Amino acid sequence: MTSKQEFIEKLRNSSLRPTKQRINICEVLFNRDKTFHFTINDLFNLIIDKTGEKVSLATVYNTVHAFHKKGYLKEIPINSNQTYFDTNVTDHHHFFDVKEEKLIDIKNEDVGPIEIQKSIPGKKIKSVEVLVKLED
Amino acid sequence: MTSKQEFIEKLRNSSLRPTKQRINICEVLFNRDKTFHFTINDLFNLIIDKTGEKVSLATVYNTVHAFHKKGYLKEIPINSNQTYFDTNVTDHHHFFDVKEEKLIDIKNEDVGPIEIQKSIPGKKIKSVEVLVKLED
DNA sequence: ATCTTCTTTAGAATAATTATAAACAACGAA
DNA sequence: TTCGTTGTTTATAATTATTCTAAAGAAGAT
Ligand SMILES: [Mn+2]
Ligand SMILES: [Mn+2]
Ligand SMILES: [Zn+2]
Ligand SMILES: [Zn+2]
Repeated sequence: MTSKQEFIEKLRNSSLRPTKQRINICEVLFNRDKTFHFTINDLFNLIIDKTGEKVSLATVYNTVHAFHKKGYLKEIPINSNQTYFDTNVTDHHHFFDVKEEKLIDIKNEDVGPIEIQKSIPGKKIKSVEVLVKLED
Repeated sequence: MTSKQEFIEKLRNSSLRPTKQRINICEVLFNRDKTFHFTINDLFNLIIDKTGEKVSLATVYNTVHAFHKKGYLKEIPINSNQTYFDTNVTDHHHFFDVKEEKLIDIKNEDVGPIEIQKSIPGKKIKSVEVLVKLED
């Protein structure tokens, strides 16, 4: 059980005032055991389901982007009509079940070090992510 | 120099009749030495530039999707407001220069075998792709 | 309590993609 | 070739995720 104080801290660190709406967003995002992969729309519906309170879609978008910018959320690179985010901000990789449209974590140690034997002058590596598409 | 007959063959294989518009699309897509990474909008503008003839956006979308379905084009998984495609349909990976919004190929042998030490029951691996984000 | 600054929200705007349906072109049989 | 059929192009509308706007409301400081 994550405490409300932690949510307030996360919000403050993201330069956001701790409002009722934003705390509700945090409840759904961070009060969990396992990693959470979601689209904005998933999140929006879950907030209503879990907290019983309404939040505007704009607030969800704004808050998610602030958390993403601060590093409390990760954006997962897949082609979909909606953007996927992840509460697991550690270095890791993903399965994407194409049929179910669902993401599954792959721990870094389950892939092993990835050595990129090529470099681009003047550029440095920001991230290395593996996406494994799954089919039946 | 790729021949027009090859374009016609590609179109037929994709269950498309070889029309003037589609041949023009093929000219821009396949008449090249190096791999070509593009968005639909890139392609649309290049067709007008290179062939001097107009094509409707809908035709570009439809033709690209048919080629993609047939396997003549690859879709590159990155989060962008536009979808990126690739004429290199071999197994390979990418740098993505975030600032320039440009994709660069990484040959398979420049990454080495990627061993996924995890599996999902009832699912098999369809593809494994590495995306390396670059910054200055 | 009051003032200032930030926030929420409904609704409008934007932009990529997809759908529609009428005019048009490719094809194959006669 | 001509004709009939089937597939195609295109302008335009529809859809949909995301962002913007501006007015009303809440938080924080003094
Ligand atoms: Mn973002
Ligand atoms: Mn596609
Ligand atoms: Zn994850
Ligand atoms: Zn490529």
